[in-house]
Amino acid sequence: MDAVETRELTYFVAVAEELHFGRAARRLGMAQPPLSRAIQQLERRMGVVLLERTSRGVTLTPAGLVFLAESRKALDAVFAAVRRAQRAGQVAPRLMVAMKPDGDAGLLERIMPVYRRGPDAVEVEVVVCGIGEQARMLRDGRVDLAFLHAPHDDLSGFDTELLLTQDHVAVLPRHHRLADRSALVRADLDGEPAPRWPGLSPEEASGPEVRDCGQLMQLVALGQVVAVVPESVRRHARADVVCVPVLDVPRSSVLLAWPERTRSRAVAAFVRAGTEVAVAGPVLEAARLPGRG
Amino acid sequence: MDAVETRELTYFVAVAEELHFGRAARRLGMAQPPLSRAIQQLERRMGVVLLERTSRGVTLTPAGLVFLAESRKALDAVFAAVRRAQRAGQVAPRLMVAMKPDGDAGLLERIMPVYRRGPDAVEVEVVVCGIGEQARMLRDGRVDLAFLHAPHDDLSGFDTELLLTQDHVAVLPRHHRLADRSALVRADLDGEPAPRWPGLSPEEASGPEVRDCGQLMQLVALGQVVAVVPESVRRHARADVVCVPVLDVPRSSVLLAWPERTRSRAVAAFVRAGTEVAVAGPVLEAARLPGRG
DNA sequence: TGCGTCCATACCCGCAGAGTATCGACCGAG
DNA sequence: CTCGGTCGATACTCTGCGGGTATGGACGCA
Repeated sequence: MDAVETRELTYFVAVAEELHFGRAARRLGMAQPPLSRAIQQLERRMGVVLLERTSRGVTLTPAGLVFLAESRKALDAVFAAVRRAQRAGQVAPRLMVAMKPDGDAGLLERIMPVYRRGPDAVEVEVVVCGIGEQARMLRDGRVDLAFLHAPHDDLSGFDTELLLTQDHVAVLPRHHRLADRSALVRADLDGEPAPRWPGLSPEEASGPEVRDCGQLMQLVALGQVVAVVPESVRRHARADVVCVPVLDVPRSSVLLAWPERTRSRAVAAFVRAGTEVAVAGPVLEAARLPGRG
Repeated sequence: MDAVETRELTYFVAVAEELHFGRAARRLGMAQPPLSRAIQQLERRMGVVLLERTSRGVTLTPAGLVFLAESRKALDAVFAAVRRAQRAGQVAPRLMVAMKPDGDAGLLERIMPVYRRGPDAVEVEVVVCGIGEQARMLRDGRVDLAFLHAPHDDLSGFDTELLLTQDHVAVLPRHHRLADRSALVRADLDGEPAPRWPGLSPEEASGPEVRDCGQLMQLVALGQVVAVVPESVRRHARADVVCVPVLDVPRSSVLLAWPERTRSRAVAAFVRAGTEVAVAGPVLEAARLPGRG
């Protein structure tokens, strides 16, 4: 049983995601027959049936489901290998840091000067990516470091350092019926229009789509939406909105994450700067990292 | 920049490990010229110089060093994808568990009946592998679960559950000069012939090679060797050897490890059985998992 | 200077991967 | 029940790439 090629993994992932050979082939920029044959051959060599073909489409077998998840991981690892080597080969390697908009809770501007003072500092490039995209970028090697969020992000495969843990507040229009309460619980906000954050599963898709804090504040001020956000977002509050603590939302954490077994001095220095800022944090206290349960 | 194939990664790893195109080609079962071309092409497509060729051999550039480590990870991930899918496709999937000889500290025979009693139990196959091989087998998908050892093994990429933490004892011939001491420190054993464990870096290669506890006890009894081992090895002590605590050896832990994000009920059930046995352990106490620092 | 080592280049070949055309199974409409 | 539409599989062809052999060119050493 000789090796499976990444090309084959790519093919399989396409078919498994589309559940349709024709569409998958189109997505891959190839014709359908060679794709069918490639998958058949893959199954034959692996000795496992990955797909159940009916004449009306395709479904995944249990083994296929496992193979889909594992193939994605493997492809990420391959791309990561290439990207990391490419970046290591640059004459002036940069430290790439991923974060979603406002995902650093305002810490980055305090971390940067501390980091730059250190001896291992290199040029830092901040990649502001879509919500929930940070982990992916870390996994496939496009960035060295990311601001992630517990308990939202999947931290597996990463080493992490907790920067801060925070409570949540509701952002309300100044004249909202709840605006002068000193605290709320989630139930108080039942029926209020909640924003949809792109990338997040559209659980409570009652309101308009929101991409960053500025936009959010705008919409809140207009009475279009009411949002529950980490208290660090208070920094963006305008005069025409108010923030009221919400007591029964689990606290969330901001943490720095990087691939396990990383040996880069630049990454280590940045993390050190991050922790220095975190413990020195005047407003928000640091706490111990939650377990991985 | 289209995808890098696993074949290319295999080629590169071979060359990077051999630091010699000819030998690498022989190892890969191919001729040298196509290998040279393949690596050249890889470098051209990646836009990175991975190898420094002198007419007297090959050295790795910094980017090449990064790419070697990342390529190994990626290849492991690809093999893991195949193996896990193959095992998921079997009619009667087995739970594969890796351990080195005596690596379970005697826990396995107590875990098995507890596990089998549970509803999610499947057939268990124990793979007794070389020392230090367990983590590799877990990473490349040949096993679902492994007994690993802190602080010896690299736990990154795994979830773990601590089973027990133990002190160490010196195993001495019955009539050894130190045999009637109630405790020792490492310095007491300076100059004594220590066994070489295959797979471990041959740090103190003064003595003969030893593969398992039976062999060790034999050699100790013959006065060929003196060993410092975890106290669980006492189980194998014969009448003609004695075990004396060594006080200044850091305690070591036995833990169960499995790939992160595993969702297998069989794995979960085995881990649960493991922890039940661990907390019930009559002789050896459980302790909290040490940090990953 | 001549020889041995080692990687690169030149050139050739066969097969695997990709394309086109078509088949066969299934489903739903009428 | 038949016909058309939808899908995946099969048959056949061809081209490009991965791999082979022979050889060149750079370097170190005696």
